Amino acid sequence: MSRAETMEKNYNPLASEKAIYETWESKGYFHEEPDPARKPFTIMMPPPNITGQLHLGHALQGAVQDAITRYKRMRGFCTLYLPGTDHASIATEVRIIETLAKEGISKQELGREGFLKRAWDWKKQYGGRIVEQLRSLGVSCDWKRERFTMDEGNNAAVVEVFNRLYEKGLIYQGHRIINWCPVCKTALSDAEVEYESQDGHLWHIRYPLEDGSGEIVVATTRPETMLGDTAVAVHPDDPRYAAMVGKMLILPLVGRRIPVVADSYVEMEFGSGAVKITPAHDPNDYEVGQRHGLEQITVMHEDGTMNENAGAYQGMTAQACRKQLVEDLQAQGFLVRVEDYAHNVGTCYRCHTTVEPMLSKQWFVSMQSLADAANREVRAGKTRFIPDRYSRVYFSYMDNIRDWCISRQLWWGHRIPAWHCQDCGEVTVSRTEVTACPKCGGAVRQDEDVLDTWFSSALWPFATLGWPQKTPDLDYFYPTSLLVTAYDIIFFWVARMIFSGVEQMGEVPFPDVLMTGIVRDAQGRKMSKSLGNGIDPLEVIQTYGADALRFALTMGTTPGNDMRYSQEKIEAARNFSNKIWNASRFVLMGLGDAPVKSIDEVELEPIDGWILTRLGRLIREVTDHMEGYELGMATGKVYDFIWSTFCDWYIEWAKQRLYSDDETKKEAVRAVLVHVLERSLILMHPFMPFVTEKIWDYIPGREEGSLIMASWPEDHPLYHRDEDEEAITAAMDIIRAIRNIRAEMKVPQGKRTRVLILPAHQRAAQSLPMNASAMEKLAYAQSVEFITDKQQVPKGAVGNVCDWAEVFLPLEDLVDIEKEKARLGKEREKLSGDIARAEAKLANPGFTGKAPAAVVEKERENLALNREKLTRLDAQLAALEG
RNA sequence: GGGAUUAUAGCUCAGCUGGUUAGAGCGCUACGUUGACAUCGUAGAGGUCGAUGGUUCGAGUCCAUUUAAUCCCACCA
Repeated sequence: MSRAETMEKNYNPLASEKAIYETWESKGYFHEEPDPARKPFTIMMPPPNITGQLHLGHALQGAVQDAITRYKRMRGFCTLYLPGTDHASIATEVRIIETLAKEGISKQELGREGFLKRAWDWKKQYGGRIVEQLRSLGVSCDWKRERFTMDEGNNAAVVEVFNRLYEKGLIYQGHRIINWCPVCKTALSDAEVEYESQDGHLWHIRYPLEDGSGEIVVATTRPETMLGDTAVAVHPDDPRYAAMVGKMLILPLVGRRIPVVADSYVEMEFGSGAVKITPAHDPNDYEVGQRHGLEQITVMHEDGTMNENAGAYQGMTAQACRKQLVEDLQAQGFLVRVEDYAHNVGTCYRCHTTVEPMLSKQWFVSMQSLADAANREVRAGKTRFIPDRYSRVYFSYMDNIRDWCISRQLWWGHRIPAWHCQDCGEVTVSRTEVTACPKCGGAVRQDEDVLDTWFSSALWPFATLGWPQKTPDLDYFYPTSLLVTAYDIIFFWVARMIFSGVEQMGEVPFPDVLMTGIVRDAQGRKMSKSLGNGIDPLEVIQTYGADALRFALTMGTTPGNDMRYSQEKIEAARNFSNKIWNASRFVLMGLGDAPVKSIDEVELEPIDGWILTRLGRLIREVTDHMEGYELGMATGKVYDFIWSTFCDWYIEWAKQRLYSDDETKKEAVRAVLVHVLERSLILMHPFMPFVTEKIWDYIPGREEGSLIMASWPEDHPLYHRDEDEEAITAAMDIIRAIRNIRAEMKVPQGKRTRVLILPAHQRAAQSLPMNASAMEKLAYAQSVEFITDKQQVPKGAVGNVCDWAEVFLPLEDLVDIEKEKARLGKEREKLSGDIARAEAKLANPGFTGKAPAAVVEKERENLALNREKLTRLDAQLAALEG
């Protein structure tokens, strides 16, 4: 019994995947050392957060990255697919605080040290979990080089970059309006604020002039900020207020004297045309305040409660303050009216609390020069976005870049390498621990804040290779070859990696950025916890296998476009993996004991030439698509070849020879079957690594090697020699013939009938009879007989014509003659329509003169064929009449 | 306000640099236990490619306008 006999009837992914993955890994196939003899191919895995579990987005990206990595590996590149995880500063800290809250502990109670201990425990637990989940996907990444954004090497890189930027004056501390999350109690960068439309109100408030000569009505969506007002601004050209500019107003409830200033920032058309100015709590007001030298009065604490500057409202939350303040305004007659107003409110991207713009001292990266340098490289084509439209997203961000607020009032993250002198206030930024103030020798303490989590992510492409050390890895694998990531992360990550790479390494970190879309549910909705429509990739893998999941996520997709995940897709993918399995099982079970010969050593038949030609074409197409990262096209082509060409036609055809007693024929067909199967498996391997590897193991002579390390097939001239052309054409004639006969069989397939064939020309008369038995089988005929004269056709036989012959089926009483006539008539109508269209086209001098010769020639040939066909069809119709 | 994407068979989507009767999967109809597979096979019905206008010998495929949906950015208090 051959080993193939032991293959189960249906492929069972669960039983194989884990063991296959362990074999790959233990044999070291995922690991490469720098090899000067070969070209490197490097992909850095976007490190998943240690807060999460694997979701379909990871699965999609893993499938894409791994498919490309496996392809490149088989093409002979020295591949590195480097995995890792991200500490995800704020996201993780939020989650840990939540967990602590359940235990009734606060972050402060635990203290910094205790908190960090909890965080590292968390990292160990959840970081480990997501790594295991990635493994189950089958990604061939180099776990020996696995990294973490807060491991020793990355810490060193972060400190180095911070110091370098500081030394160049590109990192500074500034007192600025920043986005403050009152729940996370930290500053956020602009990119970390998400705007959402909220229904609110517009309060119109009366501000009287000090001299009693009148008043100005201002409108606000945040009345509580009026406690920090230090001016009212109007447009310089606004005639309504021209006389008031320079005068003083009395701030209601507070009694502070504030000036009326003129500033072109104000839109005359909006509201009353007058704006209250709160420099400490609004970015625009801050700008106005700067221009007019206004005082900045902060009225809120960092936790969102009102501070001592809020007078009577001190201690209240912002919401409570707003309510009380509006009541007071109302009572004292300052409130003119309230209207409903929908406006956009900034929220924290982690906890979705409304952020408060606040004046605060934070660390910033000065972006302009960094962005300029990066943009020069990208504009010069050093980095290409796929699809190209995403370069616009990149540029729209980078061309309007603002300084990056990098300090976070959190504990989990890279602590800012700056020390403050407690005596003289000197700030020392250093690569090493500072113990005393270098200026006055006073005691120092390290800055309490940590860095934006994206600060370290930005260094990922080179920090993971050992930078700032000059390592062989860095030298060989940098710049990386490709970045695969989702389009929603361009600002956070892609742009920052690019400018960091350009600044620190002197070149862009990757030439290509392949954007993936978002995986949505079957209804096209985003998957989210609140909707409960998330799909757990692990459950899918448990049920259908990782191959099916990966295939479902790549088949028929386009780079950068969103896709929907559905039950139907995963089932179709699973069915396909089973199809491959069974096709292979069939091929392998039919091999016998003799060693399989190479296709060069056997006698090929026309149909062999046909399948080998198709295979050659497939290899070229798939290779092209892989090179262009068109994975959806590549999978589609392989799918179609394996199922519709190889299985449906070649294997069915092969059975004739396989079951014959002719050993020469048997060894020929076995050679071709194995040849095509092996190459199909290789082409499929990047997308369905497990099932293909599993099958590979059953192929005689392949037991020792692993498919993952096989060479990508080259197209071979043998597959399309000129002398094969005739044979291939003949094979295609036969296929067309069989299709015709099948279509003709309107009767139940069980009732077999004779098939009479009258070849239309010499070529057909020669090639067709050779394959009579295959035709008989494939056309479900009782027999296939060749005739030389129409006289031999029995009366009442129905017929059909195709390019190469006329086919007659003596069905007599089995078919309704009238229906048959109608069908042929319909066919005739269509045919004459085609002929008329072609004639008109060829009569058009514009077409014959301007179109490429090949196109015109093809049109002519077709017309000739169709005319001939029409003649024969007419004859058949006439016969039916008689 | 700016920018982008999508609109192709009942559903989900392909269709690259324009070239004959526009493809696939699922679903649907009819038939089929043919010595790999019912997670299967055979045949079939079903779109003229959102709308309008243009470029071209020729457009789903390029241009303009337009309609609808979605997304991103900015943000006027």
